[in-house]
Amino acid sequence: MHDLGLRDRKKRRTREAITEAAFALFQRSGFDSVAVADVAAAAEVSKPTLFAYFPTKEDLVLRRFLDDDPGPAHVVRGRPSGMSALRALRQDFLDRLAQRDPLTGLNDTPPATTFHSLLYSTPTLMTRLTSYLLERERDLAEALLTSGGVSDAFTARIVAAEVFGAQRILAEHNAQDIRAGHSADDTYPAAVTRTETAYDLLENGLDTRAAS
Amino acid sequence: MHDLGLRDRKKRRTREAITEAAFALFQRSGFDSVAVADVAAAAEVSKPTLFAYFPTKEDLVLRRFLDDDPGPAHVVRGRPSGMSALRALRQDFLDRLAQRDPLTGLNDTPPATTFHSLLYSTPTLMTRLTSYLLERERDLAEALLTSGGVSDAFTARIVAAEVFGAQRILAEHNAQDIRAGHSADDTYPAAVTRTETAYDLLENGLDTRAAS
DNA sequence: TAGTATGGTTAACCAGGTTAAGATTTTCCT
DNA sequence: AGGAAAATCTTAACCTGGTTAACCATACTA
Repeated sequence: MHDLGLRDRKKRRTREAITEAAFALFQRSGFDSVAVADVAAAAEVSKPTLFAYFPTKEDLVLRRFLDDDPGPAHVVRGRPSGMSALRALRQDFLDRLAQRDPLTGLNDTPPATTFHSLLYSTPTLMTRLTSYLLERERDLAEALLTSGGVSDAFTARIVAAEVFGAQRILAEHNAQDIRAGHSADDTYPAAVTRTETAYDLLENGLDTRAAS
Repeated sequence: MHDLGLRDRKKRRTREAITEAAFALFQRSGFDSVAVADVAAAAEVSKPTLFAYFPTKEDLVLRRFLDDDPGPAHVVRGRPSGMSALRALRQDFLDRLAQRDPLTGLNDTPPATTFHSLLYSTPTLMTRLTSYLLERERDLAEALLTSGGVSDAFTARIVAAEVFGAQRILAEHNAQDIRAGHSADDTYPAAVTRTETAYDLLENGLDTRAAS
């Protein structure tokens, strides 16, 4: 009758203990200054157990926010008929801004802020995040192709790369505003404007000027 | 009178010995199966010396091809007056295709082919390459801003991200064709077409279709 | 030719990550 | 309820990428 057995409940608790210990330590001393052995000790777990839950040190930080993100491929596949893929992605990003999704950068509450400050101050975290995004970019390309958003595989890959490029810059810009001290509510209008600008550029063309 | 002293000549020889040893070993056994200690031994150099020349194991492979690449920022700054930044970048990529620049993926001669097969079969190499590209993307954004290609910093970052996104997909596609057994000369026309397509999408807009 | 900087070597170390063996605990079946 | 089977955890040792310190050798410079 129980949804989760005792075993799975324990696993969930251990996992949470590890991420909590990790975030606490990383926030205090910085990502690089904390050894995974310290995290394991703080979570009262052995080192191999920690690595059974999280494949790398970086995942201690990233998985917490990436795990429950369905990703843009899901958005494209689930878009209402009659809507273009690019429109659906734009709308999805705007929705996530409104919801203060940490992955848009526009979130000023503690777990997300430490996430971002760790992220943008630790190259290896940025790097690992980028790997994840590249995976999802491939998923998006496939979704574009199979759900009829685009004519051929090459165009699908290009479009997917452009969308991820834009979202990356948008998120970075938002997070930067938050880290500069602005509240999420105050930045929201500007964030929306930037999103519209970015997607307008994608839809209508970049149009750079001539040299002086 | 001598351009390089004996000391510098020795340094150049040591550096070359290291990269050559690295490429030979990596090509035979794969990047991950070879320890840097093996490379050092094969190059008849100690491990700390190796790391004095190359900051990481990945750089043993990447620096060889990245070192002499001026990067897109240079292209934008040096473009003829009257030409848009995007046009200059498109033309530069086409020029590099014609020259069979390994960084375009369109090169089927031994040092470049092993470079690509290592790259696309070794996630950590891809990852490190991406870090390099992100640096240059920032440079490009700055060049776009200061050389008047674009109106504001935000747009500059977006455009830079889009350009790098496109070039990454183009290079990957070309390298894939080469690895599939096609010669560079045979693939060249298709590579040109893809380049034009990609830059047309950037200039004129992506225009994805509605859902079915 | 003497002194100094530079680049090299050895040896030891650190941190991330893995592996094998054995102990412990939940589950599940009868 | 009892006990075999399966899953999880621990310990201890190991591997590899990368760094540090102390010391040696060689090229440059006065």
